Amino acid sequence: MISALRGDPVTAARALLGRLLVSDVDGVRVAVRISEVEAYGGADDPASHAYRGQTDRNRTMFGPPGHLYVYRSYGLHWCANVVCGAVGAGSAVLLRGGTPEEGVEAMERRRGRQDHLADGPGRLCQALGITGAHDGIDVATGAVRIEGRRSTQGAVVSTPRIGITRATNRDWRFVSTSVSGGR
DNA sequence: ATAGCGATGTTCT
DNA sequence: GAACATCGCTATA
Repeated sequence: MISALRGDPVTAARALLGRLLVSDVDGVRVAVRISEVEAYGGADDPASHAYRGQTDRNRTMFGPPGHLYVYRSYGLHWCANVVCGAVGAGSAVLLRGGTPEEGVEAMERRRGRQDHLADGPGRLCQALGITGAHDGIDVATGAVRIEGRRSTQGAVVSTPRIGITRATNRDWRFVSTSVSGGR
């Protein structure tokens, strides 16, 4: 497992930026380079799903690091996180965007269009075929994996997190500028 | 380029 | 009942 995933969510988020996110769903291999992430804490972070403690939805967040936490957003979209920190911490990194590297045709088919394939948490999950069925899987060995090393080229910008109303003062969104796919 | 809005399930007050 | 870690379409500029 990526050792930084045992650490705090900001460290884990920066460690995931620039890595290859691969899905093997329905017999198709699809890969994107992670270009945008957000860090979420546990009981210390009012914007986190884990802030109010464990529920049926977020129980994966409280499990071991390196597993995928998938939830439904606004009743329509799937969003995926990589759990980090110690068991019980409830912290995770939201995967918000990536640039297509492999399986572009499969992504276009799943998305039903040829632009905006994986720039946004819901779009990324749709492009990779990630659904609630993948909640809890191990990102080292499962159908959705992080592969290889981080490509460290380019600068990283941090900004407030998107679409939240609490703890908006924390610059816990990280975007790599050299690669497109952020915003 | 930006603004408004509908869709829709789970969680929270 | 309201809010929500979103998205895509439509309208106006």
